[in-house]
Amino acid sequence: MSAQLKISLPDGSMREMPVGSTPADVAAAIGPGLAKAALAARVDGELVDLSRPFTGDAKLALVTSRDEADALELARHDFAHILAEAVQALFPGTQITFGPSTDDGFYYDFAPKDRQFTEDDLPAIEAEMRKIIAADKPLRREVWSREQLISRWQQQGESFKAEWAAELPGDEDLTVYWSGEDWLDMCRGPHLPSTGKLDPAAFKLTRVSGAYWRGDQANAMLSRIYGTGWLNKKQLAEHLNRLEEAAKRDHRKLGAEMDLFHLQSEAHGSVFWHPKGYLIWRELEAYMRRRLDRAGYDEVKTPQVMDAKQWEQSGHWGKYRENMFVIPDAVPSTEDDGALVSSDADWMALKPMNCPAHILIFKQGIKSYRDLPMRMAEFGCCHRNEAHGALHGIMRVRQFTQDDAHIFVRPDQLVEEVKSFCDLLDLIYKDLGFADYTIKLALRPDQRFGSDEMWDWSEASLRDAVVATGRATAQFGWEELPGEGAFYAPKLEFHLTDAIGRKWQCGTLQTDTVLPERLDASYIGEDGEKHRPVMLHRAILGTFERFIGIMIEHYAGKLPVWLAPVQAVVATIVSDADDYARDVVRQLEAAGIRVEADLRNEKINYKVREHSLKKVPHMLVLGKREAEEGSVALRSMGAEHQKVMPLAEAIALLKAEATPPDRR
RNA sequence: GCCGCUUUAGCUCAGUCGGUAGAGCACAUCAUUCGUAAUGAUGGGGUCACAGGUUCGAAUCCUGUAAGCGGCACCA
Repeated sequence: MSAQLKISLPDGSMREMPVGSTPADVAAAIGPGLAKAALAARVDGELVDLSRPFTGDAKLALVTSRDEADALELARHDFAHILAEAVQALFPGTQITFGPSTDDGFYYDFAPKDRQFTEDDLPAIEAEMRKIIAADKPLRREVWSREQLISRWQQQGESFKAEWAAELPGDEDLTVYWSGEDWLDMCRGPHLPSTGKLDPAAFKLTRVSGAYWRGDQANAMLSRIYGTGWLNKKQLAEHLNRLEEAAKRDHRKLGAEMDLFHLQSEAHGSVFWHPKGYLIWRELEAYMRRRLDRAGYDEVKTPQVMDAKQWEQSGHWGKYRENMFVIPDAVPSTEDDGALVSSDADWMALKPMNCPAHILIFKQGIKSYRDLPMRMAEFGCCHRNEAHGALHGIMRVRQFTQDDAHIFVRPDQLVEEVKSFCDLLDLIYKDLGFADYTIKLALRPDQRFGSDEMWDWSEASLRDAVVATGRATAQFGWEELPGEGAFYAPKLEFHLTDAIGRKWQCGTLQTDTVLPERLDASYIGEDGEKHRPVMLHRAILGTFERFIGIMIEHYAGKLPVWLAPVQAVVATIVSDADDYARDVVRQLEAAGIRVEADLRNEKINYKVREHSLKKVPHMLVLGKREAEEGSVALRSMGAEHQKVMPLAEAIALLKAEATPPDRR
């Protein structure tokens, strides 16, 4: 008797199939169209190869290109394999290592034989990949033992693969995938049935870069090739177009076009804020100051430079010195030859963070448990000598100003304080137009200060607080990141996304018991004894530099009126309207609007174009008609048509829009 | 810091085989007074990132340095 398997399909129907049959057989049984379109299968929810025999009765859903998420994942994974195969065909002796799919494509890391790859190599590799796709090579799964794998990789001189295989579990089925009969990679799968299922016009190799083997700086530098991969040519074109559009929002480009700031090599990693850029900063800072005042913070200002001895005591000199700018505490020599500074000068350092200084303020006088929580805020300018390759526009710089604060709390106040911080951050992010942000909890790293009990407690407090605010959810991308915490404390991280999808940490909150201990901060408890406060390091914007950079990209330069450096331009059509225009400007200025006049002898088309490119939110266009009527033609960014209205009405409208959100 | 690439006028970029630089925009002057995304003419403007080297001769070839860009690692 031949046993039959019961295979149930998504439409509720059931098919009996002989033992040993595969999802591909089911597809063929249903119809030739489906057999051709099927890419893979979900069997009892698990994504598997079409050719993988059923192991028992099962629920089957065939995956076609209409199941876009699964299909893209499969395609990108296959593109990565084909990339590896192509590179080995063109550059014999290149070792393969690892190549996953990414959000928009794939990459593969290679150990090149004699030189790193460059972008000039990409066209030839792409062509070779297309050959492999055109050959429609079947992708066949085989189960191997670990020993088989290791010996195969060793034989082929694939030392990275061999190292990796040696660490795979010995008691599980390990799989390899053959591409045709001549190339294989070890891989968990699943894969498409054959390379010909890929659209040769749906991928593009985009760039090369270095990447460390296993992500560790101590390891070999591999050569990584990135590609973007899709299901068809149209999707690829749309993606490339999105990238092009996103590049137009780049804060570095808009910063120059809108005359907000510049960077130059003599002060690399430090921003030259121009008047218009600094207006955004001032408006943002004023807003933050009002919010913090209302939330019970006390603002302070602390020294930019402190003696190295102080940094030794805080632990930064030992743990953080490579990122610090040090300054000799000496009068430089004015002689032309010889050392500028004598070698026995004492050292001082620019502050890389504000926390020690805030503890020093806390320690002045005696603090009672009644004084806590104490929220000490500072818009603190810090310097960190970052790795040069890390610098990025104004998002990652060497001089930056944090909206920093340290909250000294009793242990019993911790969770409540973290909750109010999360609420304050949420309020501020929404005011600034960021309803979407993600929250991560970075847990204890391997190298750390403090006891396990302390870490258990701090991590649980942060987790509990976020859970209590209802934000430990998928909507907020809630995720715990093992090993990512600071050496002294676990961290809540609040991330925002830039124009091309890169994530940036902005807000942060860390619970620190180490620094109060090292710098001997204490308060007198109800019991009359000294106790250690817990210190919360926290920032909402993170830094003004990064946050303004993110805002520029988020709004594509079209900032909300209250933040726009120039809120309105008064532009004349004919010089006969000049006097009226000057009067309009005066009245707008009196109403507190940041306004500029454009009385140049230029056509109105020219003026409209220029101010539109500068992202000025409102233009008040004045010709003879308006001058006679005392009206204005208001042309607003994003609106299709101008609106003619009495001047008083326009002023009221602009005034309302120019009001910061906390004053509405 | 590591891998790859780039650096020419204020900006965006051309510049072939090595023979001492060119466009558009911007700027200045003049004309034009015009109704919602570029009016026309004329003119000024460059140690070709920096330092060496090869060569009769270097923007161009070679070496080094710096900064920038894309990643990696690190991080707000």
